[in-house]
Amino acid sequence: MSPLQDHFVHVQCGDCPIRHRAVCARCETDELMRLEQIKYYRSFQAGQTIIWSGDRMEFVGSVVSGIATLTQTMEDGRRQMVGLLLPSDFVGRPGRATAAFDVTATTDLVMCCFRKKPFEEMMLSTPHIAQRLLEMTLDELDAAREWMLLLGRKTAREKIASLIAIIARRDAALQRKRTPVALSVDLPLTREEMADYLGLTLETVSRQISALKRDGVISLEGNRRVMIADIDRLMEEAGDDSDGGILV
Amino acid sequence: MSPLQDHFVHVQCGDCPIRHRAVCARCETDELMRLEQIKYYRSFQAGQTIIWSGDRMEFVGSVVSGIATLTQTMEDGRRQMVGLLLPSDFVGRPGRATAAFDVTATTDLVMCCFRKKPFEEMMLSTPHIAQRLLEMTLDELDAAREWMLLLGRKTAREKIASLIAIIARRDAALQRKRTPVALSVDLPLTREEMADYLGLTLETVSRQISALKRDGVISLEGNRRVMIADIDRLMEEAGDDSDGGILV
DNA sequence: CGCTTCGTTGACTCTTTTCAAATTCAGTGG
DNA sequence: CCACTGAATTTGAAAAGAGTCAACGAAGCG
Repeated sequence: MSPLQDHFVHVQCGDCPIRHRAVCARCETDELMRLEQIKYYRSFQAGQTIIWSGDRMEFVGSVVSGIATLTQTMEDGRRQMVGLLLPSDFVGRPGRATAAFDVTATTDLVMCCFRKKPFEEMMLSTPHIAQRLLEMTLDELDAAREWMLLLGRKTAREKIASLIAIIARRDAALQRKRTPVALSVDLPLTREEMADYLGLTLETVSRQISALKRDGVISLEGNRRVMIADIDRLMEEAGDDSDGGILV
Repeated sequence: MSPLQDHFVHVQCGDCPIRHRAVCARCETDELMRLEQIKYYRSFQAGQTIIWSGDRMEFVGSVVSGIATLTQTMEDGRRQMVGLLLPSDFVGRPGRATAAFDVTATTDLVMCCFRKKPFEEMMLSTPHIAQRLLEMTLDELDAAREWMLLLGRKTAREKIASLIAIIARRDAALQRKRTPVALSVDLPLTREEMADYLGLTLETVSRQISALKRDGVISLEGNRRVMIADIDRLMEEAGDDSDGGILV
């Protein structure tokens, strides 16, 4: 279909931007060489669905660039985002035949893919991969549990403040900047996607963003860029007891 | 303190009721023997806190009998359950020094514990343990994501119906009964604990249970035992598209 | 320039929460 | 066995927060 569907040039793992955070992070040179042989790149356009829930999973892989979401939809159309995948995040579930959630590219996106079978075999022979995957999965589980607190107990205002803080933290982590957190953050999501992340309607998202702006906690530069006026205030509004401690 | 604090008699792993579901499920006889040497039992009374969020984690382990919860609490007291641990479920996070959530026994409970350090070392030398732990963690992550849909998008009535269905499924799984699902289920939680699970208040929980009863979807036998009048109806009320398919 | 998508705002509705009181239940000691 | 006590649960009435429906404005694109 689109030119973006075509496979990308093959990048050497050593030069890969996510080399030290992805599932391959702990691999030695020789292990990397074996991965190199079974990997391939795939690109997706913004809006394109990567995997449908219920589909047979042919591959697993890592997000190299761009952003993807994991979502669940009820028959009547209510939708909840259950994962936000940034570069280095892993997609797929070794040991399961079909996908449990929809995976969608929300921006143009490049994935480093492995056919599922060879990857599973390699996991058995390469403890470094399984170890790293376990570590990443445990981290995701912790993140999911924080997210559950947000969904179950936070007010709309706290949800918005939390989302901004989460995104600020995550992309500070990605850029390996240990700076307390950027003063301005790009929201990679539409209002509707934020609503799906937060368990709100898009109208409520819009209203609460306006309210935080009105109250001087943030300011906007266009619709997508948020300037964080007062980071401590934002953390306070987010209602997290874990103080503004940096990162993941 | 209490007599229950004392260590239990040492049960042979071969006779352990959770032998085939817990983190040791894939272990061979010799691997089991090594686990046997480092394990010890601990008992907790109903209501007792097993681990406080932020505490140094000295041990990890499996729930052998009884029920525990993972919860998060905000400064102002709002509380969200983020894990419900039944027999065979794993407690603790290898590779992390401090606990991220409170773990509490909601019934009298027995755990099979391993000091964290020896267990971590054993994970490195015993792929079967790491493999099983990865599998269990991925399952928990999937469960957490279903839970997120519940918290973010379901109505109070759907939440209650879902909870009853989830508990029915989980203890059918535990008893290895492949029967479609018991006709009656014991709710191992108080109304308040259910509320913390579902992101509701206890009053709303009570009201919705009454409503389901009034509408003939369930009936109660005492406060804790639910008779499921019509399982298909219950699944429908729960709003899950995944049809009443059995188990985990 | 018109079209479509995205975002904001307003008015009103409705579900769930909050606050308060009544009721049931389980365990204790008489 | 029964009355008593405190915890758990149910129920009611009022309030609040978020949702729904609808209109309007802004930005990107052919």
